[in-house]
Amino acid sequence: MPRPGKNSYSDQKPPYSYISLTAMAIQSSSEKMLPLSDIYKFIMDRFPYYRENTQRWQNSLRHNLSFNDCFIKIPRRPDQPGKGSFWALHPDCGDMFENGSFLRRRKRFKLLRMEHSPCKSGALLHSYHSHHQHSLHQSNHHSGKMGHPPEYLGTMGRLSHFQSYTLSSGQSGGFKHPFAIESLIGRDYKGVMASGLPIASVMHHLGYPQLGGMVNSVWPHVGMLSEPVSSEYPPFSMAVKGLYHHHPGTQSMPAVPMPIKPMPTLGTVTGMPPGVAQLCPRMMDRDTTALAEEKGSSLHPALLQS
DNA sequence: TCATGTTTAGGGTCAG
DNA sequence: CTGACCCTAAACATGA
Repeated sequence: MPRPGKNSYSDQKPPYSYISLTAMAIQSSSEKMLPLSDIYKFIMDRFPYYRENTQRWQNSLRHNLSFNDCFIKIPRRPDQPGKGSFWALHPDCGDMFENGSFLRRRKRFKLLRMEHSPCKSGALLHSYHSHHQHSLHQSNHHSGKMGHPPEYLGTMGRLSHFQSYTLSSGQSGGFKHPFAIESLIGRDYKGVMASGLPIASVMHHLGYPQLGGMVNSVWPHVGMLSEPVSSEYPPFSMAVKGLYHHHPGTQSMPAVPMPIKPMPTLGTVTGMPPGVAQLCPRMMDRDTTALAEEKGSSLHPALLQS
């Protein structure tokens, strides 16, 4: 077994999922958002394993970006050249990797869509997103045709004007968030988050119209991520930079406040409207805090390069 | 054309 | 055993 600092982490597959790797990449950026190509680059720079079979893992990674609600797509401003959008982390998925653990998640971060359509229930939508991989393929519930989103997702894709987003921690029912934003802005942004706040901030920074007072809310997610992994891949941790922190001149990207890591204490999440914090999913049950403290919070060597 | 993005599909692992 | 999570492959659409 290779040891850290001695030609380790070379060609062995890192223990991180693509979601983790993507989250690392995004968090490592000063703006907390990256275009797809930069996510690729981050991963390849730090994990030699991923310098091979690029088509395979990049396809998987794209799949994860699209499929997982914890990633949100942020459109480029018209004056920003380049292909594709920026990808950021959903602000409410900060505890997806509780205590900074970038290993397997316990729960998937997902947003519930409460259908207004009388013929399609929110429960179905929940089922679709929770179980689509497991034979919930009552084909009459979706188009079944590749490349064409199911009807209930609306003609514009994942987010239609007729849907409200709710946070889900896996329980049935869900919570219709008062700040569901799509009805306010009528834009087709995937993952317009349940709170609506960060995307509003993003849009503000991107030069889109401000959405009332929502953009002024504060998301005090600041903390350290640390992860006890293995001797092979020691803890990855990263200081989460302050929010609303602009780094002029670094890149042509806008300053975007992307709260990443919530407080480790249950129920103290945040600056969210009352009631929302309680609905925030605790993504992991395992208490890794003690372990993390025990092992310290050194950076993953691969990530020290930046 | 290629990069990007979405969706479906199926198999594996792990925890409850 | 079941459900949640993860990985991979692939079809397809779209835009630069």
